[in-house]
Amino acid sequence: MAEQRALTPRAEDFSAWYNEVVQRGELAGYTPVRGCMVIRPHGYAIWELMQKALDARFKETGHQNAYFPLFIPQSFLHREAEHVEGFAPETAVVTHGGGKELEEPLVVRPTSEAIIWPIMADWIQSYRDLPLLINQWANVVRWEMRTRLFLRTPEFLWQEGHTAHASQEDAQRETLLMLSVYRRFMEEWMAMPPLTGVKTEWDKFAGADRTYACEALMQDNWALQAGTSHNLGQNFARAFDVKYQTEDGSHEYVWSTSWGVSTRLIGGLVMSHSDDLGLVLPPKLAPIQAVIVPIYKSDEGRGQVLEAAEKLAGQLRDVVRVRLDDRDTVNPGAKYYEWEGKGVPVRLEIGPKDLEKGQVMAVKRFAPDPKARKVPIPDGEVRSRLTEMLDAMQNELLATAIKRREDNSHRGIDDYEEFKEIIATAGGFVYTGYCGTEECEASVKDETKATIRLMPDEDFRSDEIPAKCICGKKAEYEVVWARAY
RNA sequence: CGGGACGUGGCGCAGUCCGGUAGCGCGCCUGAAUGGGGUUCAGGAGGUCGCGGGUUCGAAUCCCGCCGUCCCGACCA
Repeated sequence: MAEQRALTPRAEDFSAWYNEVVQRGELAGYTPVRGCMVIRPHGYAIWELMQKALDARFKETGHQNAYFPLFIPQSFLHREAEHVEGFAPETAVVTHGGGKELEEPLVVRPTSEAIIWPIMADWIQSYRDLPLLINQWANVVRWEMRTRLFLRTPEFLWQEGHTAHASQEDAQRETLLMLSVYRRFMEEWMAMPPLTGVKTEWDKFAGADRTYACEALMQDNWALQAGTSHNLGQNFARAFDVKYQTEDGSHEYVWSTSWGVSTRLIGGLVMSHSDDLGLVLPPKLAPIQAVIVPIYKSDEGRGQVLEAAEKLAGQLRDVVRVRLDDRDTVNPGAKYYEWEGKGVPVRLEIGPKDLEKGQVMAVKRFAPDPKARKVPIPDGEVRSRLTEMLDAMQNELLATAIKRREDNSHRGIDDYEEFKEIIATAGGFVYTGYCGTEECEASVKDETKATIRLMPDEDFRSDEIPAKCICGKKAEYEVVWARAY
């Protein structure tokens, strides 16, 4: 493992810093397959914690998991016009199997609507079968030119919810419900507070009536689309003939939704909290929440310290995910760097001095006041104090991230020169009035690289919206601009 | 697909201009001392120099062809 001593600082080169944090944290790495990454055990453990939390919420809201095929007959993808137009350019296609050319090429799923709906159509006969609430955990493939670990790779892991409803209203309610599930997960578990809102007509999911999204602001003031929830209307029901019989005996197309988050969230997590020492993880998503580092000077001291460290680990094991680093081949300082690089929220140092005083030294990976990172905890209080510490850190990370988002949000902008200045220098979320035309966004994007991320939901909308768009025309509604990943 | 660069132990690189039989740092292995912020010393293992062809007594180095990767531009969870 070639690890430079110090990471490239964020301020110097954010992209280089990101790559180094991911690799030093042993989250992921490159593989012999162009653009494809390996998610290493530590990174995968984070994904498993994410899955567990999200899956629980999906179940609580009435969804069931299922698994659909990886391969989609090419003709299926073509049934929904906008869908195929949106995804065809980035699909991988299997043309041969068993040494022979296939009669019909198989598309490796870029998303599963085109295989799920023909199948679920058979499950739905009557209004009594609705709503049908299905989720799938799977991998998908979207061919990419330019790749980044977690943020954009040809293959990634995600979940995709697919639901069918008897009415437009039910589908809309579902779309918004799952958007709020995502928002809460990002806030409460990831400490990554997103904006929520609606995508423009031309930026929505291929085949959707409306696309809602969570957009989070990274430390470099670029936006990351972190989750989407789509109201698909009856578009897929028509394309795949998904009908149900109503109470009065007529046949109607179902109303459907789909929604997903991916391993991209891990990239967002990294770019939200990590620092120039490496990864910072919110305690709820940290595979190891506390690491115990024993410190000893000689063989005699060693036995005593290790015994105390093991006892400590035993006391903590049922309340936190704890790891005792008793390697004898690495000295304490090196262990500090290693576990900091992996984002472990709390380090517990235990050495001769601590044994004498009947305490352990606890060091938080992150604190709003850097001077308050290190605190001694008396032996009897470690269990309670440590859990308090982890809770506090979770909250502090969220508060810090919210403050950063708000400090970097610019509202009420209606002057294009000012807009350009903000995008070119400060960055962040820029709220403006908007005329509503695609041409306007295209020309702004051309000139500034900024795009409309969404039309903000009520929770984020400004009290006063400028009367005119940055192009000078009358504003129809408010939008949020940013440079985006 | 257009523009630029690169391919040499696990990782990062030097050597290529000017041919002479491969080197450095990190990591890895062994041993000893060390141990409260990346410890030191000693010893050691590890390379078809991207692939194929050519020139030459001799090629990592020169020539031709191919493959691959990375960076910059049009698309993107």
